[in-house]
Amino acid sequence: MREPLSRERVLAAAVALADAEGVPALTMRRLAASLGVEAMSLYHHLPGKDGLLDGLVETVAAEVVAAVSRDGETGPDEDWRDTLRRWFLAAREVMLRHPWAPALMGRGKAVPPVVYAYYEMILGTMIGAGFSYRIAHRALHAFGSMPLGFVQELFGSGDEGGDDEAELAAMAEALPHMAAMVAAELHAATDPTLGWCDSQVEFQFTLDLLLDGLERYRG
Amino acid sequence: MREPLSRERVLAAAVALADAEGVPALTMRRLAASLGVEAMSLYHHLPGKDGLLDGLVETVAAEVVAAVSRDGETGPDEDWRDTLRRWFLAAREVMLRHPWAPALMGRGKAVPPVVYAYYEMILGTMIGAGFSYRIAHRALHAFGSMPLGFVQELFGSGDEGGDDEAELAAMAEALPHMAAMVAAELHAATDPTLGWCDSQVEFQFTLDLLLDGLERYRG
DNA sequence: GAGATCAACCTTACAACGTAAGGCTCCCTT
DNA sequence: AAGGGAGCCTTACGTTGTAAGGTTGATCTC
Repeated sequence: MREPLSRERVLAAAVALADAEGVPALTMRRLAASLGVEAMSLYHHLPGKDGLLDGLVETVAAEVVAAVSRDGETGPDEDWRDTLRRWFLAAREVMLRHPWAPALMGRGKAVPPVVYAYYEMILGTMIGAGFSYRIAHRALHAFGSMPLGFVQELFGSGDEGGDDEAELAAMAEALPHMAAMVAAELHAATDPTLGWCDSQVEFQFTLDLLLDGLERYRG
Repeated sequence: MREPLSRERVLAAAVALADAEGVPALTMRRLAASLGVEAMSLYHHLPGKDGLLDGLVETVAAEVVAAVSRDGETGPDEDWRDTLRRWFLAAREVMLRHPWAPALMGRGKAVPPVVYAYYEMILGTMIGAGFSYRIAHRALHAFGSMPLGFVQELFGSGDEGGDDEAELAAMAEALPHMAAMVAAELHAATDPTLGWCDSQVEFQFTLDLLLDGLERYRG
């Protein structure tokens, strides 16, 4: 006498499972079990595993767009950079809750329709600020994944403990600049928010670098 | 009486197989068959499937670093931007030959040692040009995957033919700026070199945006 | 109200995957 | 000559996604 499944319920459970135990744990059987159901029952609501992952991407993208929309439209006299920065930072807060999402979004599938609407907002802001379509287009590419709140972290934190002294000594010899940089910063271990060393300040630095760089192409 | 396997031979065959048929076709059995051998024999030279993928990443990274090194060191009076641009563009040529590599590099594993040496080169160039370690560090993050020759393309080309007219008409209504941009550019279909719309000019535009933006922090 | 229909869910089964365990066959060493 | 190990193979197991078809209960039709 339980209430029936639905695409939405399945996707919500999948997001919860991925948040809790990671994407590798997201198998059809495990997901079904978390819904008190057998694996094959999911196929009445989703086209298969790949469609499930597509649905996850769509769900997270929708969450991002919802957060951005909630964050507010472009103010009439607001600098276009402030608008985009607000949006991208709002998006980032969502992505920090779903660290597995970036990997799923880079699978080379189609753009979810919500994202189109989001790009339209960005484009509208830039065109409204006086950019040409050509530059706005290039800006979209230059932003890459920042509109969705993350930057691609290529490599994870590999070591995570070991012979720190011997290792750093060897590193200082072969890679003097790297060693000096690590010594000068040493923040890599303090706030690894979204993967390797991707802290809020680095995100904002890159963001402002792009926004301020684009400003020169305006008008 | 065939010559024995080796880690290098296996990895070379794996790269060839991935180039030819894509990463999903890269199974242990298929890879072994392409070497005239049984699947389990590979385990004498590699620790397992995951180690194989790590080896692939390492191989491609090494190829990138070799291409960059071949491209030339920093000239004595050369602008730091020109040096990095040369390197990143040389890296890009390598990555265009292995379109599957970016996805493998984003799996959150450790940085291959060759990449450390490469980062050291970049860092040396920037420090030599007068940057602080702090800014150079942020620059490395801002570059993201550009040192390795690619930008993260989140979504692939989804449509690929269909009802172009009806689709564009509907798009023009709901997404006027997007439609206008597509109409103004219409190059998305002409040169999809590395995924969705990532042409050489967009890569260079983003690159110069970052390099010129960083220039202001120098000295 | 009886019979048909259909969606939702389950059961069974299969091919393909990664890989653990152990066997065979040489060649090299002592 | 005897031992041993490197290199490759055989077999087998658990897990995965999913095709095929069965069961059940609610809804609709006559």
